[in-house]
Amino acid sequence: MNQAEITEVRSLGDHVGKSVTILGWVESTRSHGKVGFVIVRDGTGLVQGVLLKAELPEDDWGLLESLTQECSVALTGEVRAEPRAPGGHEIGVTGLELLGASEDYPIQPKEHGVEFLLDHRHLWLRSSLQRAGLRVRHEVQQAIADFFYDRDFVRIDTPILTGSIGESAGTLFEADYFGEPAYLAQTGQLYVETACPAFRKVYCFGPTFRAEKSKTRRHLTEFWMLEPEVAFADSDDNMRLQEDLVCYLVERVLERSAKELEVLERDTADLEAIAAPFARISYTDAVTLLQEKGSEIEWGRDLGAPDEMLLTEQFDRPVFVHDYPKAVKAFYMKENPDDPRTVRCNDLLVREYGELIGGSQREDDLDRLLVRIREEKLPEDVYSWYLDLRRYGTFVHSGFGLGLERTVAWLTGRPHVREMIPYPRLMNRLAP
RNA sequence: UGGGGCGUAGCUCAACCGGCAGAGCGCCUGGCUGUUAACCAGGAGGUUGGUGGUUCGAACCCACCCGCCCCAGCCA
Repeated sequence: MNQAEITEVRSLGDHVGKSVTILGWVESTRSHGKVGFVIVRDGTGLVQGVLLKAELPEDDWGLLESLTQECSVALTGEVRAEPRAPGGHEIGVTGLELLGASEDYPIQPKEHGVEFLLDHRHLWLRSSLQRAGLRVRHEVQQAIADFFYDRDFVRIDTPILTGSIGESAGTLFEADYFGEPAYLAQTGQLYVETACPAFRKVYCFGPTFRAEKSKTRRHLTEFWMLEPEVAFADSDDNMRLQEDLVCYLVERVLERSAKELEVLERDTADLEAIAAPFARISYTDAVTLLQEKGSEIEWGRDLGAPDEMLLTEQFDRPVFVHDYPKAVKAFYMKENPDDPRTVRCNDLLVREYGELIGGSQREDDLDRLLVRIREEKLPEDVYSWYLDLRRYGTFVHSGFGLGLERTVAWLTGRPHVREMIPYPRLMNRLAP
C-alpha cells in the first residue's frame, strides 16, 4: 500500500480528475449485474465508488460480493464531482482491496430499539446521527476550552477519587481505597474553589458521578461537568459569565457544526435568536408567575420539572431563576443579605431540557458556613481543608456547573442525553 | 422508589372475540450497466421473556418473577 497516494475523503475536491486511494469502511453496496456502487466512510466523509465489470481486473470484480456492511477497504480510482453521490464526489474504481472482512454486522440502516442500540454502542458510534452528535460534543468541548483560555482562566484538574463528600451523601459511588472508603467525585467545585487564591479565575472540566436512581432523559450517572470559579465575583457577575459562555457556545456550534445540525435535522431558529441579556427572574417572582399560570407550586418548595417547563415557555430565550430558598439548596451557598431565607444562587433554564447550569455565590464567612454544615449534619472534619479557604484570606467568589451532555442535547435537539456521550452510564447500564 | 406502557424470527413490527404464528428489512441463491433505504424471482430462519394456573385449545386471560421504555422525584 503506497501511503503517498492515500487521500482523505474531505479533501477529494482538490483531487478531481486524479487517481487516489481511499481507506475506509463500507456503509452499503448496490449491485446491478455489471455495475456496482459502494458507499465508503473514511471518518472524514462519505464517497461513492462506482465499479464497472468491464474496467476492473477479474479478481477485483469478484471481490464485490465480499463487500459487506462495515468491512474495511482500500479503493483506488479517478475522482469525479458527482452531485447525486452522497458526499458530492465519486470514484471510478480501478482497484479494490478488502482489508478486513465484516460478517453479519448487527446494525442495519433501519429503525432499531434503544436497548439493542445501546447494547451495540461500540458499533452504533459509526452511525450518522451518532457521529453528528458526538462531533457537536467535541466542538462544544473545544469551544469551552477556547472561551476560558481567551479569558485567562487556568484549568485545574480536580480529583476523581475523593475521601470527602461533595454535596449530599447517599448519591455517592463508593470504592475501596486500600481498606478505606473512597468516593467518585460528584463535583470538582470544592477543590476548584481552593485554586482561586492561586489563579483568581479557574475552571475544572471532567467526569462526575452521581448514584442517583433517576431514569429520565436528562440524567446520567456519569456525566461531564464544567465548573468555573471566579474570585471577587458576586452572583450578578456569575450570571453574566454564564450568559457570555452560553451565547459563545451557541454561536460556535451554529458556525462550525452547521453540517452536523443539518444531519440531526435541528431547526436552529431558536438558537439563532439567542443573545444576551437573558431574562432574570427571582425565585419568589417565578413562584408568583407560576401560580398565575396554574401551577400548584408554593414558596419554599423547589421547582419541579413541569414548573421549569412552564416557566421557560414564558421566555423566548434561556432564563435565569435566582435567589432560591436556602432550604432547597446546598450548604455552601451565600446567604442573601437582603433576605436571609434565600441564597445568592441561580439556575439557567432552557426549554425542553430544564436546568443547563446551576451556580451560586459561595458562603465566604467561616462562622456562617460552619453553622450551615452543622445544620445539614455534614461531617465537619472532612471539610477542614475547605474551611481553611475562609480562614486564610477569605474572599467573595462565585462559580457554576454546566452539564455537558445536557447542553449538547439542547444544542442538537436530541431528546436524550444518553446519545451525547460515547459510552453512557445509566442506572441499569454499565456496558459496553 | 411511585404512575403508565411494552416484551412474538438477527432487527422493526402484525396476528380481529382465546382457534393452523405472519410481513418488511437483513442473510443465502439467481437476474439486471447509474443505484440513492435500488428493483425482480426463489430460499433458510420461531421453546411468542420465564415459571405456574384457567381452558377442549393460550402470543392473547390470571398470578408471580425478569427485562426494557416513558413520566415524576433527585440534579447538571
